[in-house]
Amino acid sequence: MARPREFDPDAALDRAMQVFWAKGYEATSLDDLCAATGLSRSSLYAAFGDKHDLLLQSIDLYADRGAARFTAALAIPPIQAALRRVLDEFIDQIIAGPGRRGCFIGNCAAELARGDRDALARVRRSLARNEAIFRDALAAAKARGELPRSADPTALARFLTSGFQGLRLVGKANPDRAVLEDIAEIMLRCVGGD
Amino acid sequence: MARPREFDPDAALDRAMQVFWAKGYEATSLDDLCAATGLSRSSLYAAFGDKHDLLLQSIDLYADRGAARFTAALAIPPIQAALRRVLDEFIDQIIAGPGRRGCFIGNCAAELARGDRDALARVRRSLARNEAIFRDALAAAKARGELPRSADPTALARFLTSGFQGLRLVGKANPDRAVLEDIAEIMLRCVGGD
DNA sequence: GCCATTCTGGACTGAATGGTACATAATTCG
DNA sequence: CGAATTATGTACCATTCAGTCCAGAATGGC
Repeated sequence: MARPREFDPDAALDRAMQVFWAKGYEATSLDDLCAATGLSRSSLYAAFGDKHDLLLQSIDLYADRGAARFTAALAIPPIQAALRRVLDEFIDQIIAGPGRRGCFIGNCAAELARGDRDALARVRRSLARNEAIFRDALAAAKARGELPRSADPTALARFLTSGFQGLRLVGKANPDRAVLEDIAEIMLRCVGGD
Repeated sequence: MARPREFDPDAALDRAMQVFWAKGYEATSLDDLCAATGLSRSSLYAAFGDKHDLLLQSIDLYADRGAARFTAALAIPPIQAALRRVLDEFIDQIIAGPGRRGCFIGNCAAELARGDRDALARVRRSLARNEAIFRDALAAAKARGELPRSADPTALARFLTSGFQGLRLVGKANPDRAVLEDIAEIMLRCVGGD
């Protein structure tokens, strides 16, 4: 070994991810990434590969964090209250959070799903993982008697995965609390009722 | 007047819109637009203004078409059957349609909502218009007794607007009919029940 | 202290970008 | 027919882009 790194790769990846999240892949330039991370091109390339590699790692970072947050939030029963907490948290984030970023996974799905096979695979994996987290939590809740016997955890998990994406996309375009709470309210009723 | 246009502006705008829809704004180059429309740069600029102007006109075209389709499809009661028809149509389009384009409005919301005020305004207007179409159709259905007295057409319309965006976004990333039908099924149940 | 190795900054490159200029072609009106 | 006007195609421009290169700096091993 010789000269050691002068920066923290985890922190740098986090910064890079924030830029991709806020601006999108195409609209993010290498200069943006250098400025956000404080690194030079050389260091960026040596540590993370090219721009596309950096994107893939950013997606993974975001997906891992999101999955961990979902898992933790849904671990505390009852499921209805847990879901409401998660929905409220997202709504607060949309209203008060730093400007209109939406869901990074959703953004990538919208921007890249067509041509970028690698990014698409990560996006799908993240959505599938979230769906699985929902499904497990719903199945556990059903076993505890919190859901009707007719409830289908798989279908409900798919519905929630889609519903959250819709909520965050609509919220990105129109961050209006009343609108988002209407949506969340009906989503919750869907899960519990029937 | 002097030399007349050699092309049909409506057809050219339609072609341009398809490119923006498929590739996104940033990833679409002027050469792409010229190739798709068959026009030279001069003609494009003379007829539509610059790239950004062309985007705005593309959004309007897409939004108008979508609103007309929604209006027509929801005009035939009962509302449940009408919504199912629309959902099935979208699902068929996602599964069989030309490659993973998603909803152009949703794509624009994801890609541009942050920095592009003009595009954002069009996106919001389109979402609001669709919401109004849903609301009117739901209110009419409620008046016909097809929905419970407790049904809130405004909230349901917002839910559907968001739900459709979620469905199409998830479908873009993962065009799996079983998944999409699970989602659609629960959306429908939400509107009818409770 | 010195060499090998790794990291860092900035200059550089070739390609692609959005947009413009201009010469030419086609049409209408007098 | 001829002048005025509009449309078209192409060459062109400055800028920006992702990615490379290299000289120099900083460290560890000996």
